[in-house]
Amino acid sequence: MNARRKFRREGEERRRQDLIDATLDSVAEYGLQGATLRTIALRAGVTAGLIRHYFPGKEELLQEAYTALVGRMTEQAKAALVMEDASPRQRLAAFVTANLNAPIVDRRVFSLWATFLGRANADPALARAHREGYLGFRDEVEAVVAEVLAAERRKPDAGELRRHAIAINAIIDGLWIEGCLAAEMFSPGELAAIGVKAIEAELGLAPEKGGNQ
Amino acid sequence: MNARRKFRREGEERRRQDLIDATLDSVAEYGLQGATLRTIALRAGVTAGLIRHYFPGKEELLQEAYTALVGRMTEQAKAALVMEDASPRQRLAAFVTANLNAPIVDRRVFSLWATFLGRANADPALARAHREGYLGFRDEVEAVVAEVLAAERRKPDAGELRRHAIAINAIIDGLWIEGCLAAEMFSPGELAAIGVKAIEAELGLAPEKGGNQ
DNA sequence: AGGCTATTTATACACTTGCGCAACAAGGCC
DNA sequence: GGCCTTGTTGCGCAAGTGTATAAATAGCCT
Repeated sequence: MNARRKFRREGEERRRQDLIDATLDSVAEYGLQGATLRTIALRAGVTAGLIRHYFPGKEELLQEAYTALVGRMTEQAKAALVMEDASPRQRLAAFVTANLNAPIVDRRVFSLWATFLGRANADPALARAHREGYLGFRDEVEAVVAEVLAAERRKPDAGELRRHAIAINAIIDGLWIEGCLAAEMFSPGELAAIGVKAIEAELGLAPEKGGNQ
Repeated sequence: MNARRKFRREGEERRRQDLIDATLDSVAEYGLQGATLRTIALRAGVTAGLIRHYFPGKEELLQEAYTALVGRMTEQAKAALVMEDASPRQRLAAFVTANLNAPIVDRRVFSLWATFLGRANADPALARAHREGYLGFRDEVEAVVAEVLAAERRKPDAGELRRHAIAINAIIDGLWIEGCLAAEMFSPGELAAIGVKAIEAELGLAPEKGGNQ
């Protein structure tokens, strides 16, 4: 009677990606507790047993999912930096603006970020994954700041540069959180405008006169 | 043979507090998944069944625990504001400094904050608890900023005041996160110094000349 | 001292969880 | 077309979960 369920064989890489995506969806929607193997499998359109065919256990699946998440986030963030024919200051502003708008400002992404980070205390592997992503981000910020200041003919020493990067990183992170948690409290582009202004104040840049370009 | 375990009767308020503390400890250490009734009870020095005597269910226990956490955090933060015989600017600096040092900068507190916030997406009660705490904090910031600017004989309109408060809030939050996640990367007092400087730049305050007081 | 009652323990239960394993069938290969 | 590999299913299991409830006892009242 009970006909066995029909199925398709997918390529290995495709299946793994689907499972990772289903994991992130489940964690975002139900939290780590609700992200059971059965929930994840259901969302991926397979049965729970299959997961063990691709991952040694649930732990490893979660870790790979978090790594993938961090990778996508930093990738998107850095993408805003590749602008040709733009002044350092414009590139910095574009970087900040990109980080303070969709798709980086997003409830789901924030939920994932917070959920995984909450476990970073107990799980060294998660902590390391975060640390690497964070340092990469801050290095990126520091590099752009150095260019901006150089264009202004200012010669900050290493400590000053580091402190600027820390402060700017904090401004972006803090505004990102506010935007993710309460998007409806801000008009479109408002967060980015606040961020750019705050960062230019931090760097002591004179306000832009008139329109850009 | 199996002697029944000895126990002491505690006052109701005391027991509830102990259970809430044990819950926060468990969540911080093992995450929401690992914070089972048995784990919590063990840490509180009672048996699991007792929890149901004080809370309708696990859900309510977690919610009360989160409310207690947020309450303590904002309480500590605001405590730094009650300084008599201090200029608005000194009070603002003290506020920032208090928020960027122990005990507010603390891995455990951050872990709890992130863990609960990760579930705010799915749990409206948690989301509301956070929203209220956040808005209270920002109002506090806005009030101090207004005083500081008034002392400088500046008359910001409501929108400008709001944007300053948003930016300053972001700076504090962002630096708080950096400090919690990587305390060993900063020398003592460094985060607070960076924060105060960044905020004074945001408000366009001239740097302090010479030593304070 | 002795009982009363609410706090606390202990045990049971239905359910879910991650994992192991054998059967099955999809799709490439000869 | 038939076979063989292996991706995939389906089911079972032991451990652990939150909840329910009965039995015990600590500590106050008289």
